[in-house]
Amino acid sequence: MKTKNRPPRRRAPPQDTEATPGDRTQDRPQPGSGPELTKGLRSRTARAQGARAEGGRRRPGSSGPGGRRESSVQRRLESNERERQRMHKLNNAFQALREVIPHVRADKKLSKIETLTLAKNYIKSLTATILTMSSGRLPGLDGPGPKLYQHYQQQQVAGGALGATEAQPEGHLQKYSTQIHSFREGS
DNA sequence: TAGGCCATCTGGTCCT
DNA sequence: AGGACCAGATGGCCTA
Repeated sequence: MKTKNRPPRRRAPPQDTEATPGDRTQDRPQPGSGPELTKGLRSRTARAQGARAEGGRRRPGSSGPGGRRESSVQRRLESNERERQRMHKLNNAFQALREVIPHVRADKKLSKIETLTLAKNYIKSLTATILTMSSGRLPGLDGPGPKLYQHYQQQQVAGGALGATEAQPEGHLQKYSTQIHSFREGS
């Protein structure tokens, strides 16, 4: 994996909604099915593809020769702004997550997929550690340890996530450790 | 230069 | 009805 410590980028200033710079819709295949199909019959993705195929990101002709109505453009811009804010919040959450996941190279910013993957395995390793410790200290019938452990094992089996390495609590820790190192190596 | 990652735009769908 | 959510498209930046 490559190192990426770039300053936050700002994309080109918001374009007007009617202009279509870089629009390659003409290169894309024509729709095989139109939007007239009922929504229950097509998957979300298929519907989106159909819509896109007929105009891609934008529909140049959708507003007639004079372009979209001003109110429509205004609504779109507001929607864009909300979406931007939503993504910013999502990125803030990613950043917060990065800050609580221990990893080897603190100077290297984890990508989103790395963050999620590491977090998942970190949680697993912590869970395994807790279970190991609690089952050791609470051998009695009334303690939460055994129940917790049983529940955990059921979850693992139900999720089909019980690989050879993960069958034992130490497996999670090992996997997490391996992953940290692979990220460090820049894979 | 190719490929990875990302921000943004966009239209469709879901939810309140 | 309006906002949130989602996923595809697009283009910019960066590194190997």
